[in-house]
Amino acid sequence: MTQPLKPFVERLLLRSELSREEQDALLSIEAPTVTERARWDLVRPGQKVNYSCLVLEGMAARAEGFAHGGRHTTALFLPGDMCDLHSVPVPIAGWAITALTDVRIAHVPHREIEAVARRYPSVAMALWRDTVVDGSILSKWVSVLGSQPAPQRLAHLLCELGCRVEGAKLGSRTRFALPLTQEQLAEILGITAVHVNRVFKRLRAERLINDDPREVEILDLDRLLRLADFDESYLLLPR
Amino acid sequence: MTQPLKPFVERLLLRSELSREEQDALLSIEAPTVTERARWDLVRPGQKVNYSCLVLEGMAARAEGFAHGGRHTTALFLPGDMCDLHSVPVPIAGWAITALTDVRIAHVPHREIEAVARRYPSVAMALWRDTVVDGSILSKWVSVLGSQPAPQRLAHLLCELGCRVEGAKLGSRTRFALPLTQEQLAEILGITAVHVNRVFKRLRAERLINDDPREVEILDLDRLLRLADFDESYLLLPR
DNA sequence: CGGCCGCTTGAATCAAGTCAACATTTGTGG
DNA sequence: CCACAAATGTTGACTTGATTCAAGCGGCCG
Repeated sequence: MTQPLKPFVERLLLRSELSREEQDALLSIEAPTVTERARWDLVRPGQKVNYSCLVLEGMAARAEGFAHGGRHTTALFLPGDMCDLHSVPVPIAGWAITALTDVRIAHVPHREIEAVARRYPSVAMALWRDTVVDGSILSKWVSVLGSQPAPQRLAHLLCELGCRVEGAKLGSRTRFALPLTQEQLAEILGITAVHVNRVFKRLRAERLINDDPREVEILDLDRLLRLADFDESYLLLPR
Repeated sequence: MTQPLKPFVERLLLRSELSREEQDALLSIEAPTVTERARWDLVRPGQKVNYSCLVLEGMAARAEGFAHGGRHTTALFLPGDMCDLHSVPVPIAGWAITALTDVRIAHVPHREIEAVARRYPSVAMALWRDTVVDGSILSKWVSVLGSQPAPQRLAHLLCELGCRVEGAKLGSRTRFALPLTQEQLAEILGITAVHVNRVFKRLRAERLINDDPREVEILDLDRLLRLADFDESYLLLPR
């Protein structure tokens, strides 16, 4: 009775209503857990997968690769996030899933997820809705990367992470762990690591944030929200 | 017996198997059609919607707005594309849906889509899969906007549109209508209209493309694919 | 026919990238 | 617990891709 899907069901319940029976159907799924070191690829692009990766501890990312070796991160996953629910309807990975820190991951079999979704239409809707939230975040990232300069990009990312961390009850919106290197942040923000450094320096100088090595403190949330033009509604978190 | 959902069902069948009965259930949905002029917002951000917009003719876009008036386009929709299937599980629009050209649109009631999805689990999977494809394109756009300079961005967009146009049987991969202004392309590519112009000029000078006003001809697809580092697998079109 | 919208081009400016050096932290084996 | 190596963070000087501003062109529509 370990219920490895517990954190995921709680994540779903933030945005979907599920009956006790529907929750239990998900919770009864067995999923082996593994631990991996930072930088390890949990899934490689092109790989045929028959399970989805649920983050239990640590931080993971979705990364698109380029022929000439570069990478770009297109999603961040916190504990409770299912990295690649996408692979249930589309079981060939189109991207890499990478451990950004040391992680503990549950491998949840597609067969079981799909069986529960087919049996309980509301579960199917909840999973679909979860995919929509992922798409909503991606759409926002497209607009921010496409139209905003570096300080706004970082500010937006910090606002988003604050909200998501708080929504997942992993910390406060104004103070949370950010265990990423500037190199990793650069791959998210679409700028160089050197520039990440300079932008952090600016936000610090303007007394918007403090960044102790692996933790961020937002000193003036209002101004940071305004700088980022941040409106959290796209995260679909309950009020 | 008009079957407004016909083009959408054909789009679904590119990536999902549906029984005759399942197809008929979708095809029997009635949907009023409307026509709108270019630049009209079919859906405004924050709007509560109880229908999804299916493009029948013309081209539409998803656009994220900024407080200071700017916009960024985060998706393009061709005839047969359902613009905001997202709104079935999440009925508050988080973005605008805009007509890029004059369009004919079917308003498909959520209630009916959801009823069919609840009755037929394979339809639910097909709709979910369609949302995954949208997310897959978004993820690709994030990586291209985040990491690639302007010529590569344009090249990638042209390759993607070629594939999608061909997949939808609306034209050929190397020659298709592109009825967008440079201003509209600028909002997609995350560069200024002036720069769009210069980049087109460069691709023309390198004999990669011809762009008659509202049509593109790809002269050297191989080189364009290589320039864009384009791999069509993310579109999940059948081989 | 005239006005407007979209396209085109040039010159000046600016944000971010590149390259390079150095400082600091982390991690590891002796 | 120290010593060293490797990884990460910091800063400066220079270059470059893209923006901005401005002007002129061309075709389409009322």
